[in-house]
Amino acid sequence: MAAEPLDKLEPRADVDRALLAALARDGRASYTELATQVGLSVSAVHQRVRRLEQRGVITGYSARVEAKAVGLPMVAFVSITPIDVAQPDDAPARLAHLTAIEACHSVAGPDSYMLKVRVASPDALEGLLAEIRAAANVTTRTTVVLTTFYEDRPPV
Amino acid sequence: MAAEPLDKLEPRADVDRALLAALARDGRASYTELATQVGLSVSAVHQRVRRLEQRGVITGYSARVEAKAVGLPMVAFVSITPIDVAQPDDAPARLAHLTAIEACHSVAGPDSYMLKVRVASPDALEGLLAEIRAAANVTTRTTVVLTTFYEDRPPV
DNA sequence: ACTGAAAGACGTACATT
DNA sequence: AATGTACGTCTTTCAGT
Repeated sequence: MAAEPLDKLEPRADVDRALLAALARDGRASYTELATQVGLSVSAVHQRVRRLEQRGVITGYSARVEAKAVGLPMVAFVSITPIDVAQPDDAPARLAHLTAIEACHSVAGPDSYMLKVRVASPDALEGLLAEIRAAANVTTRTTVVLTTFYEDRPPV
Repeated sequence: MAAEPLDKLEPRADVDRALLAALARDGRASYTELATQVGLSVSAVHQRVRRLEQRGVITGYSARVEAKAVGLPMVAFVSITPIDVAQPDDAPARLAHLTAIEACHSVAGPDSYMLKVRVASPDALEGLLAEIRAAANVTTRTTVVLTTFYEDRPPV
């Protein structure tokens, strides 16, 4: 599904933005609650949320899980660069099975990709870096996170 | 709330992990669905999820919003370093009002903080960088994201 | 597009084991 | 801790505006 800018397609984008903001804050908010917040009927809200889902503006709902509480207190950013420029560069696919990798972006600049990883300990990070280098034939440059002040603030 | 490792506190952490994984995938899953998946009664599942929430393992629920669809197709990582070492270093608080900043971490290495930002355009990025430098009295080093292969994969 | 109403599904609390 | 029941609320659909 296309997922084009709200402003282009929706005549009353303000209501949709309010719904998105409310659902970003509380993904389990009831339609009754949402209806009260935006001043529409439950049916109207339900219809708009369904449309946001179908258009791919809302791609799903998630529980926010505290990583520390599941034994993954350590975060790092890993910049990677292919060693052999001749080889096909399919690092994202080669790394996808490593569940410690939370995010994978290709980037402009001297490095090819930026990974965000979440591990249990420095030892686990060391092991993960070895796995990354082996799986993708890359060099790594790692920046360890000391404190996370905020993270995943919603885009609305 | 404390939020300590599951393994330490829960005798049947496997069930809780399954619940966390299910709720990370679908934060609106009904207790009936969850009960079927883990093979317990609705009441038992409800009780366990409530406990995960109260212990701070689940910190809330969110709609996943497609940033492109709300007019923010561009992502960048911004490393920042204070200009004046004598001044108090409260950059995270000074930057918190900039909603384009999705995440703010302090990091080890030559830079002090790593920000993840989400903007509408290169122009918007340029403006944001000026705001960041002015608000926090820092220099910036920006890495533009070209493609996001995956992002926000759940830690369970 | 929004409203209101009706039917069934779900969330929640409580008594029981 | 887990279960089953019971009640109130919510989701979902549909006819009407």
